Amino acid sequence: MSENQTIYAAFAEKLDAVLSALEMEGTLPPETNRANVSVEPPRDPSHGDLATNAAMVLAKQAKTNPRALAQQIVEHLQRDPAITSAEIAGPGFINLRLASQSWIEELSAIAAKGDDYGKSAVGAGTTVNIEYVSANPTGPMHMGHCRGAVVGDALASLLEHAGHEVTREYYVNDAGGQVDTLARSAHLRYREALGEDIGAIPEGMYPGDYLVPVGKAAADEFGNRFVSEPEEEWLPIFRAFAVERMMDVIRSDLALLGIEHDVFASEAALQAAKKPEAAEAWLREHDLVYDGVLEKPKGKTIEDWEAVELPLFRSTKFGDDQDRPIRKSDGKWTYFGADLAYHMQKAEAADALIDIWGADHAGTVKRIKAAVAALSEGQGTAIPFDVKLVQMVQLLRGGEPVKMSKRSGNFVTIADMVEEVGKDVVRFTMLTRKPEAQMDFDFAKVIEASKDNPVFYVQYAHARICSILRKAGAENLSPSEESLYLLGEDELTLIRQAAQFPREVEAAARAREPHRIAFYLYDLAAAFHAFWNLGNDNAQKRIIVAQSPELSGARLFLATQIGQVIRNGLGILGVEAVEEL
RNA sequence: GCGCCCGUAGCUCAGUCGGAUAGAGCAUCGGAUUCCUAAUCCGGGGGCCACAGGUUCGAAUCCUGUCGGGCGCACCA
Repeated sequence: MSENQTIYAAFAEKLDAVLSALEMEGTLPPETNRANVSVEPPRDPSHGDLATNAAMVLAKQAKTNPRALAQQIVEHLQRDPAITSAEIAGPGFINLRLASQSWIEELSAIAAKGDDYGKSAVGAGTTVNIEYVSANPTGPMHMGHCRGAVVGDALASLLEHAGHEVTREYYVNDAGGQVDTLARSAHLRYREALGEDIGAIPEGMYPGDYLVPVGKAAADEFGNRFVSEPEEEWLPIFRAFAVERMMDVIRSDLALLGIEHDVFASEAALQAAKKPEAAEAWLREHDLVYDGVLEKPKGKTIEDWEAVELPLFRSTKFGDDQDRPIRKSDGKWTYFGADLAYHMQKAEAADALIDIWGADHAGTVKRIKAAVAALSEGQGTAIPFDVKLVQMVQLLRGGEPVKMSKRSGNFVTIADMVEEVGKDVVRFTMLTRKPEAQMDFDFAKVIEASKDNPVFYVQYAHARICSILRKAGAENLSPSEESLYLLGEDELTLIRQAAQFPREVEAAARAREPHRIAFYLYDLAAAFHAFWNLGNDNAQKRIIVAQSPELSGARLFLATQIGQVIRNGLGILGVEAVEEL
């Protein structure tokens, strides 16, 4: 086995060699198409350690029936001493059993690789930029941002484990009209901090208390310099000041979830650098932007709608319903106009881009994908670009929907959430379902049932392992690689489960689905708990067996490696591997 | 009206590039603790994989249509 190879890949190579041999013999035609051949652990463990569909997939090409071809393959495979049995089953599956030595070696491999076990090189040499969260800098983070934040962060770690170089990026929307509102709201709080009675917060301003400290900070910074100045004097200053403060709040909210971005990209800076102008010029040159009139929107009535000529991007050429404006009628950039330039900026430093968006932005996916495709292909390098939509989380408390409105200042913040249930529970809960399905998050249930939360189940397995190692230490026993041959079928079952970890990481990374790791860890923890409980019925099956330091050493070594795999997996998810519960 | 996502056990959800008898947790019923952490384990009951066609050696999985739920359809962000 080579350095970074999984046990499954190793046997896939052996099978490949057999198929090549059969081509040489003429049983198979030369250059058979093996694209659909797989080597996988069968779902039902009684079928063996590995199964391949090779005979069924290739029978047609070989102009024979699957079971006959399987027989040929089996004869070759049986010559391998690492394969103790090769059987044909059902319509032509080949089930393999591996010598226990193969599994024992895998256990040693876990120990040798340690924290690197599960890492892979499939993504080596590719830089991936993943943009996630990107919440508007107008207030603290609320629960609506949480799922995308956690999924994006776990995906970033997952891709790192697969060998990619990853940039975690946050796009700060500090150029739009909502920042004016923020600045005015902050100015109001500033006057309040200087002793003015501001009364009720007027309609159209952000009423949240989180702006009170911003007002105080502004009072400390500026004194009464901007109290009675005209708005145009202070607005730009308050914009920058308030955004800076809000980003501090957001960064500390993200830190509560264990999230840290590498790059915070400012929309205002992008515009100051004239990036959108450059993109527009290029698009006009290639007839992808033209001046035209928007159609009246369908399915929604707008009272003051009127036809205006605007610069439009030809997104209909790429399957969108409508061409999309890149500038507003006042000449300023639309969100989309700036966003396409922003994606070009990201593409300059990465080989692939991923955006994590909330499902409420699904309608804008086509246009941005179209723009990135047009710009990156046009400029010579097609950049793979994936937008992952994270579906809405319905927040409940005891079955009743929790109303959230940023405008009224009434929303559940991430800080509240983490304080109530803890970072690990929030992260694991968000990661134990696929992101494209909607989910309910019921505070009452999560808190009440926190002891049944799967995250504790996994952490408990890790804590138990730590506990047994502490206990062993007290009895002068320690994990030992010397006598692993003493391990039997119960232990091998556990090793087989652990050995799937690298495969799971690769598959999850390829599919860009971090939730698979969470489910895998649950299964691994279940296998360990089951193994542990064997000792309840039969003292000979405990990890520490008083009469045999050798067997104890081997089992402690096994437990240590299971702990290692759980730790590595939880590391991808950003969940703590606690040593005690 | 159009676009995107979802529909699997009473509930919450997994299900590998299409693979063998569709799996977990919760709930329910029955068991396991003088003994390494019972926040654990073992077992029972519970299924028209929304529905109807199609593709093929084989479909929960792929394609088409229907029904149901969510999100979106502004020069907002």
